[in-house]
Amino acid sequence: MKIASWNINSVRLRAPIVLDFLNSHQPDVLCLQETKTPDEHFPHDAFKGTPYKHIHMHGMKGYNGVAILSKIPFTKQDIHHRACKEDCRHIAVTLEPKGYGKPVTIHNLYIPAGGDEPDRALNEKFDHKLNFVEELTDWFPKHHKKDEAVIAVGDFNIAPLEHDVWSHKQLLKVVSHTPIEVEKLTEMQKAMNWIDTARHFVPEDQKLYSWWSYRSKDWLASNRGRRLDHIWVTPILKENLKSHNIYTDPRGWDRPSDHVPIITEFSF
DNA sequence: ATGGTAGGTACCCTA
Repeated sequence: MKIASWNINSVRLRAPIVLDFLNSHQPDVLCLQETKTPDEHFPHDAFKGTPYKHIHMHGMKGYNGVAILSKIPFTKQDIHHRACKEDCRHIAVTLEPKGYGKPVTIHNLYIPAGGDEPDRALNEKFDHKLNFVEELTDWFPKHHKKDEAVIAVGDFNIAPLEHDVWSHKQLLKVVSHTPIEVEKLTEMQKAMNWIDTARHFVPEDQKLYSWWSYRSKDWLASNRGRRLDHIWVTPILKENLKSHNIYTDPRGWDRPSDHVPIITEFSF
């Protein structure tokens, strides 16, 4: 089974490149963030005639929005509201992959970006971001047993490790890589003993990015990226991990998202 | 230290 995650920054505008990616890589499940559309305007037509018959989503006008497209039917689907808002940032599905024999629950998360000022007293958005992560730290252990097969994916908007950003030193005061955010994300990770599947395969001293700003003149040449997108699994799935890949090509396509898709592959 | 780009929406917000 292959699970993909991609912050698409408008699924209506970029449905054609989503389709290209699905055709090329054939993930069983694709989790999208920043779909930026109410459910009634989701571009269903683009995915007609594909194997992705099962779609769960929660969207709103203009901002945020998450969706899960799947070849495998869902046995359960949920919408979660976080940090006292109903802003379409967390959905989940449960499915039963062939060859595994147990249900697997997949959480699709779009953690708030957090604005520019990394001070929760001065910046409401930063406070909301930290509250959101704190709530997840508390919520996951209460709603899943430690031996359950659970996957958490999405745009976490935090690059936790030194080599998850182009310059650790220059980004210490930049939202996405500040010590307080890293601390909060690490607490969330410890609460379920989540395995960061990218770093399961790639040593921590190697640079890994999944996002490049729209504002840089030449994203590829300057390569000032950050690893904001993650696929985490509970320890029971560790023995089934087969690969993790970051697909940078779509960043160079016409009218790209500023994030690129990632895929974790399992042995079942 | 500053401002740079993109998308959705409605003349500005969020990233």
